[in-house]
Amino acid sequence: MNSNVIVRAPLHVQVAERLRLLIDSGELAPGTRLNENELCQNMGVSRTPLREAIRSLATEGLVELQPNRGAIVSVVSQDDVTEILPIMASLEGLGGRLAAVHMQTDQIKQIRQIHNQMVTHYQNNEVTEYFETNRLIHELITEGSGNQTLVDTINSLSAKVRRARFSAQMTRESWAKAVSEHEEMVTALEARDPDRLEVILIQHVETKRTTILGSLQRSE
Amino acid sequence: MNSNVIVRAPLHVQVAERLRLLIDSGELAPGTRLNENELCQNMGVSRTPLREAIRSLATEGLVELQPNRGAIVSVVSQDDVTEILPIMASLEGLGGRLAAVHMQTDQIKQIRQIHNQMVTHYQNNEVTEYFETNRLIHELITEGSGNQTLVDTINSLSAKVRRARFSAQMTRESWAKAVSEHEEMVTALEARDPDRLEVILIQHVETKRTTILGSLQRSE
DNA sequence: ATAACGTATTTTGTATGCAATATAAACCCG
DNA sequence: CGGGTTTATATTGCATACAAAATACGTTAT
Repeated sequence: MNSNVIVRAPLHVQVAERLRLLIDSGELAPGTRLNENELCQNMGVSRTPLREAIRSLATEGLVELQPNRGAIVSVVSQDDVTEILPIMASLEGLGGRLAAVHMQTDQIKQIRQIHNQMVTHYQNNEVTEYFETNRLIHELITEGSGNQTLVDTINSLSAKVRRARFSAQMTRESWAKAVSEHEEMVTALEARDPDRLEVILIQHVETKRTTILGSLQRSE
Repeated sequence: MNSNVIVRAPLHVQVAERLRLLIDSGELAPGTRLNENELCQNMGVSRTPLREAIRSLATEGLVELQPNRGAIVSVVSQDDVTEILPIMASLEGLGGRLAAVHMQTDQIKQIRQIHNQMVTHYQNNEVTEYFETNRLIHELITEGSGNQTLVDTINSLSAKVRRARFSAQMTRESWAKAVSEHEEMVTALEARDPDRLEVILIQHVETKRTTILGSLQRSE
């Protein structure tokens, strides 16, 4: 009786993960055609699991299927982002409201710590580290809702917005605003004030929206 | 130059649609194992497109993959529904808020008509027709938001709740409440009052939640 | 030179075949 | 007769092979 069974994930799942990574990192840029033979050779798998993976990514919305012409990495347009952000706002707001009630006190303390780190990164102008801690805080709050479906839904939307990669184009002003909103967020969380936290989170996404649209304006 | 090209959907897409129908109708009940050979013979296709379709449904969450053991129709638990409903509330609320601003006046008139039909079905105790018109109204309002991502997100969540099929267990009382809330909904829409419509929609889903949980209690 | 046509090549879509894993059945031994 | 082991069968996973469609290319005619 051996319970140390090695359950390696099916190939198509591994391939899907790898593709997701390639798309997320920008190595496969939006609009790129996915050539099956090429990818097969590259990954050392046959076309069957590769195609199954591509179908999965298609239902996730990461790639777009063109009948008889294969798949391309889906392009996230400005309109898409404009559609997604209000939804994220609602959902993050809901997540916060639930988190304010459900989270353990020590979890909230942990968020305060990470928040302090984030502020330091802001002061030191460490952009990458700032975004990473920022993302982590949002993730922890959402997870603090205790609602896994909510987490999944937000993640899938968030992935698309992130893929548009505007974030780097933050102005000093909007950055400061974002940080001060985060301060309010953590305070509301510590006070376990669901209504307040919800309002702040919704406002926070609104700030993000103007930032993104602003940077889109400038880059046109 | 012939523009009347017949673009028949790829097989795996057709198969996915058919499977979705079978699952939605309950013909493939939750927990059922999907036997590939059986389904292939049934549908007259080979295993390749069938498997691709199954992978798609898996990422949609309609089926669950069990490595080396195929796929089963995913079961929607009470916990799942408890998780999903608050999300639906937020999203339908958002949809209503946007619809109150974006919808054309004649579209609102159409909703009023359908609403009147729904009330008639309620009075005549025509359950099936009631649910159908009810669903249609919610769908039209959501679509009236003009936010396709929102529509898709709500639909995918809604499908899961519907699959749990509790709805038939409505009490006379909760049914009456639902109808009166619908009356308020249409009124708020005609008044183009986004805040009010949002509140009503959120409240409406809350009513649904208690109805469902109530019927779950009784059926245990 | 360029536009249009037809052919060659590439690429995707589907079917089939083989290997690996899981399930079911038969068998043996206590 | 029952528990456990072996053997057989069925089912999934992956790879390959063939068919159909799309793209690329070259040729011809204007």
